[in-house]
Amino acid sequence: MNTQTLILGILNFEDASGYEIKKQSTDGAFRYFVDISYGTIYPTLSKLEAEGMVFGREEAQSGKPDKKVYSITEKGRLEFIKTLAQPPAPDKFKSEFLLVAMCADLTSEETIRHALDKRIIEMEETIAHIRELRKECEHPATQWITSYGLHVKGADLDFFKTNRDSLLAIAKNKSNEAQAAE
Amino acid sequence: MNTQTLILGILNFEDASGYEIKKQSTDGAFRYFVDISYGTIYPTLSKLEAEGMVFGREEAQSGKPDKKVYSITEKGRLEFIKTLAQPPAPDKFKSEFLLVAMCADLTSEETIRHALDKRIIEMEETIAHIRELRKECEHPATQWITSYGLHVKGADLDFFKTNRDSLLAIAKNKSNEAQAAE
DNA sequence: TAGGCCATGTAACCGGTTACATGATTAG
DNA sequence: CTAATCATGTAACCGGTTACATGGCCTA
Repeated sequence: MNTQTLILGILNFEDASGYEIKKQSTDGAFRYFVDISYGTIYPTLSKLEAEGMVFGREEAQSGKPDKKVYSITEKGRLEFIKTLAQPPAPDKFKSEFLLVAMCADLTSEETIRHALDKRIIEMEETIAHIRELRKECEHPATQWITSYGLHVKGADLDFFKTNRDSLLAIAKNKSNEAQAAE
Repeated sequence: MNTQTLILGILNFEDASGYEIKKQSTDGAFRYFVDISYGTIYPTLSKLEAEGMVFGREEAQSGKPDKKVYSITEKGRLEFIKTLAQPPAPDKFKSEFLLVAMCADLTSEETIRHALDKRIIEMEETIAHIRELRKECEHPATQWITSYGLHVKGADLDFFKTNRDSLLAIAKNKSNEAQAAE
């Protein structure tokens, strides 16, 4: 999924400036699909405007810098819908934590405990965030995907809470060997 | 997580040629952490060898091209363990499907049904694959992460099977409008 | 008065992919 | 005879990030 489509997707929900798009993709609902940086957003927005997919208007603000708010055009909306119709690529999932866990017997119990606890906290934060999104937005499709998120992340957290100790035990068995390597 | 660490991680489990590393990262257990291409593997292997992290030996094979099998060195192993001790980055998850689902009301029921069914099939394949991995390998930490995978992916599939129709209904409501846009 | 937020934008860089070159062997 | 699998490697390209430039306002 390229940046263009994502920006079109965000603008399809509401008008936004480059700065607001960044926030949406970092803190908003879209953070589960993307995380794009200013270095991509601004040039893409210009390109999109040149192609007639979006149009921007300067907006003066009191006490804040001016901002350029973009809206999606009918052409852009059609383009976005066309992209949506194409079969989506399989989910991408990458976890450094899982690699550490798979190598639990190479490291110290402490390393694993830190990694484990960090991940549990992150998962709890994610769940809290999804719950926030759910409250804020009554849009049915958004409700559906937040239900999904809550279900899956709940199962995830559940596993970690009940199986924390068994992974710790794997690390513990070789803690002396790992210590010797330091 | 960079390619270097991943290759070190794979070689820590067993010696392998560039070709075999690619297979591990595409079809093996490591596919859930990475997917690296030849264009990265071979240069990285050379670099790693120059740094003394791995060493390769030419191996002649009957009826097949020669291959260069790499092993991790003690220096490489120490380096890998050091990387493991650093707090792992949060999991990365990106789903094109979720974007399509979130925009269900913009597309046709057919588009959503295709996307939904494709994802269910992919999830079933993933679960079957993890079960394979579980059978093949008795390494405790690997057993732990495959248990995790089975738990989470099971919950995922479960949600999709029970909530398939409700997403379909969201798409259906606006199917005529979406058709007009084609 | 320092730091954080608002706000836009560019240039350099980089990690990684795609596509190609090469070639033997085996299975259908 | 064709396609797939085994096997290594490079050059061109590209999508995206990092770091920087710029500057006003508000809060602690």
